[in-house]
Amino acid sequence: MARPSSPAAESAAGTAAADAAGPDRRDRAWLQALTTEAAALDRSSTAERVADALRRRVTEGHLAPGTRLSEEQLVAVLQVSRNTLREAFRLLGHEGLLVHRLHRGVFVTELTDEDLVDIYRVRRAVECDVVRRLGEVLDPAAGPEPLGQLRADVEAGEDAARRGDWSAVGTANMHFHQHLVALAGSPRLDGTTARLLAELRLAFQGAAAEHVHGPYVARNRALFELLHAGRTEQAATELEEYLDVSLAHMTDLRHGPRR
Amino acid sequence: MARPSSPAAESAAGTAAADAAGPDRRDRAWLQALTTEAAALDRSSTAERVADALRRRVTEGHLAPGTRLSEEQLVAVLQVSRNTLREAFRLLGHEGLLVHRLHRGVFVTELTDEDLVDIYRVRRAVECDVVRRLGEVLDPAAGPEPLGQLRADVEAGEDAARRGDWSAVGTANMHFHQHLVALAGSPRLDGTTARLLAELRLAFQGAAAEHVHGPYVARNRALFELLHAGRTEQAATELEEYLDVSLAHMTDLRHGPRR
DNA sequence: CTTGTCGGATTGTTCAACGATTCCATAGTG
DNA sequence: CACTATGGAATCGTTGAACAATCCGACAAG
Repeated sequence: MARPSSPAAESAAGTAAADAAGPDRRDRAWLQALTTEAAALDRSSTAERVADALRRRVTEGHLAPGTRLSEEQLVAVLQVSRNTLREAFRLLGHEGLLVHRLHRGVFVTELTDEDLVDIYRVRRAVECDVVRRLGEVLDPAAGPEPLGQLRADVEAGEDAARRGDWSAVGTANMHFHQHLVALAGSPRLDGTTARLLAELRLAFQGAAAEHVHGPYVARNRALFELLHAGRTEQAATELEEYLDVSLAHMTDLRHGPRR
Repeated sequence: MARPSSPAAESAAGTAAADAAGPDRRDRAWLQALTTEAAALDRSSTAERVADALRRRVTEGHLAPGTRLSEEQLVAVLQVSRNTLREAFRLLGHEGLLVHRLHRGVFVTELTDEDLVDIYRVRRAVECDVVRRLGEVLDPAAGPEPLGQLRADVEAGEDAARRGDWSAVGTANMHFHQHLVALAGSPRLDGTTARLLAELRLAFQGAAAEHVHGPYVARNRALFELLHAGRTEQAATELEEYLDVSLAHMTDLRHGPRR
């Protein structure tokens, strides 16, 4: 998630090289695939690994929102220097998971109700726009079925729901929306949605995963079917209602059904 | 943009409750002014000040895209430690102005054509959505004329154009779009547009400011008038064409009118 | 002309230290 | 009893230096 670059580039390039004629075509495909992977190779950098570790702890709920992350303590545990730890803090801070108060330290972000509204405000703008403009980019050639990833996410969610694994339902749901936006092919939109969904995970903590994620496997399926049928405008309005309902649901879960 | 959280809520509320009736008006005004300035004061943090300085140099074109920023050199010039300089680098890197290549150093970002398309892709999604949903938040009360800031930006652009100060036209143009998005009252949308516009400044470098910014003072005026008349839907379509034209204009300026 | 190797230069990371700031508790005052 | 202020403890911000890892250019060999 740190690199919003689109995955699945390799498989697409592979099939493209297979049916292409001429050695030049294949060379270009290979190079294309290599360059996309090159960025992922040198991604090490201790700070990013530390950030990954902390991100997992936060998004999986091991660190409650509001808790302070002591530099001294984490330096001792993670076996890294204070500077690199601070670098990791910066990374997560710009992702919205950690908030940095001057001379006070870093804390796990506490989402206010306004934040929740704001997040869904942006999601609605981004995701609905992506869906509405899908026709401009999706129809031609229909290459390797761009919706395949979405279908996989929907089915993964349904499987997990049957198994009662509501945590897996949640991640499948996240992947569904991430991949939905990825259809636009915009690195910046990918990045913003990745940040939004990461922040949203903070709000999921402390509530029963079944109630948080359960109701949306059916809606994901419905949305996917609309997209697959090419009814983008209808899908967009469905998605708008989807997100509004989801926001209302979230605020209810926080304050109790009535306030 | 860096700190979406709003402090000052507590102190303001506290004093307001303390002396409910008395010399309340003046006290509240003083405290309000102080608290707003307080946030700006302790926002210092050497790294952020260094970042501000570098940001100015980049956005004003003193550093051409692609140039490498030597740590050693900048440490000597800016009189700060290498670690704090690197922290400033990270800040600007996350804003998209600087790109950080492992073991190679930081460089002023070079925008590709795809980047330019992507930036306008997101701008169109965000700004048009803001305009379309303006009716939901603008009409009631109409408080302190929310469009006042926009009008000021439009007039500032027109004045600067009359003076031939095309650089000022450019900043007025930026402010116009920034304040347009600000009407939505969404901190996250504000942040993303701030980043987008900062990246866009990179693309403006190296072209005559008159051709880059000149054609848009009239369009800003037209857009403002539509908004002021409450014709949001018409304003949205106008804005769509506005942005499409602007993108085409930018790519033309880069490659010459024909390719 | 391409390929392999070497050395200088720059970056990545760590460490220890000092000044600055915040927080908390205690004591003093009305 | 409530309120302010004064102190100390803890933590953060910043610095400077040091070493290891990596990149870059030049040079030599095939």
